[in-house]
Amino acid sequence: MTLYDELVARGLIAQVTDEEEIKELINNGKATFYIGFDPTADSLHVGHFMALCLMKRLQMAGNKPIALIGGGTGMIGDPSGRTDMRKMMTPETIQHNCDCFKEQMSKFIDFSEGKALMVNNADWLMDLNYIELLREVGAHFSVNRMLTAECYKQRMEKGLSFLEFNYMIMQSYDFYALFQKYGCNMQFGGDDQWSNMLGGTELIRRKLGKDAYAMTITLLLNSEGKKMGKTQAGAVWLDPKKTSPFDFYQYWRNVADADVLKCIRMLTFLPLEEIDKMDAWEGAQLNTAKEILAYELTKLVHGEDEAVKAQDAAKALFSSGNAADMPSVTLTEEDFTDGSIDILSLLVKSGLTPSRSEARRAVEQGGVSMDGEKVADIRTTYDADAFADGRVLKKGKKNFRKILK
RNA sequence: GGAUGGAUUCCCGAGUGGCCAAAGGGGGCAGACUGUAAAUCUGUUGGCAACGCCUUCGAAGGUUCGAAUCCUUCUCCAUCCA
Repeated sequence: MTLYDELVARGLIAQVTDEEEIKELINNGKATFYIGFDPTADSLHVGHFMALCLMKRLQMAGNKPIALIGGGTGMIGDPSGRTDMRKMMTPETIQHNCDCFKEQMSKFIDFSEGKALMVNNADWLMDLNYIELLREVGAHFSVNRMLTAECYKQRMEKGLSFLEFNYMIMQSYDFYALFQKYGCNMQFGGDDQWSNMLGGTELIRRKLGKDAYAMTITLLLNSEGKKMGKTQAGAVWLDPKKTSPFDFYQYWRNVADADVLKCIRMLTFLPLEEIDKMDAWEGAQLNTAKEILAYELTKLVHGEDEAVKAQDAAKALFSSGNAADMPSVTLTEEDFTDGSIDILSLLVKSGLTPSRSEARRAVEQGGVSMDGEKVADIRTTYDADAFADGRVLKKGKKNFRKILK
């Protein structure tokens, strides 16, 4: 099976500019392609993960990836897919975020011996001269055309600043710059980037009379049509300090039935034949599929050791309610008054609830247990030495914390 | 630059002098049911040393026994006119 066919079978491809040409390029390792990452946070998250996977897949087939960090475009903010303007970031924050991205990506993509490149568009965008840019690039864009782009259409109602309106031009310029500098002939991106990407291929055609290609990746949506990788607490990060491997594992372990197979297909590197077999699974059997999904992804992001630990911890917790490797909290002397601590403080200290009020509610509603025994009274207290061997505090069905002293 | 309308708790959105920690919905959390799923039902949803106290209705002042509500100034947003 060719690479392109595999991408199609996995449901990764959303739109392409020239299917035949792109097949020819990527199947034979002749593509130098780039994917842009906006440095909006100090860690990559699940939303970027698909792009990373795709880069890896293409790299394995001999194509050359360029990871473009949007140090320059980050100063503007992409209006695609958002209904309000993005908060402006300081140049320092952007720089910090770029550095973090770099570090995380290098764990994923092989940057050795020129097999891949990492560039920052601040390098060329920051030096642009306004008048020159208008003459060189601005002349090639039709405002009428731009306004018909889907990403702007949505913003016509809420308001779109000139600043954000220029995002497409900047992104197009990136492609143009990379094409000239590195012979980058293809751009990948999320499906919401389609119009911005077309801007680039068009600019290259008009300025240089050459062809470049664009392909978008299907956005990973759940069965409710929302972007995956978001939780109440925010994004699911790839940085273990921001989202622990255990939480990362749990996120995938808990995806909806309707989404498991899609996720396995799109995100893991399991052979398609194997995945096709899982297609027949139903009902409770899907739990196995969820375990596979969670394990595979944790392994990809955090390594095999962490994946095994997370899986063992999860299995143990949900069967016996105790496990060797589980999120833990160590109490210090200051946490105790007169040698004991009450259940509400314990819940707050462990991070299971944000406030004592919420802790109180959880207990009153019968949602808290210690070592498997329901805590009935909010005035329950525990002696310091009771935690010598560690005890398991549980809030709700899925929140465990081992309390140590 | 002018006119008008607006800013309420995580989000949407009621409230236009005391009965307001503020209706309703969404979301979240907890319980029941289950498969660590979905759907459904129930409870809950500012904080605290908790029949009370403190902070919160864009910001700062003021009127009043009492202000999310009235007045003044300011900031921001939307629509229309230029």
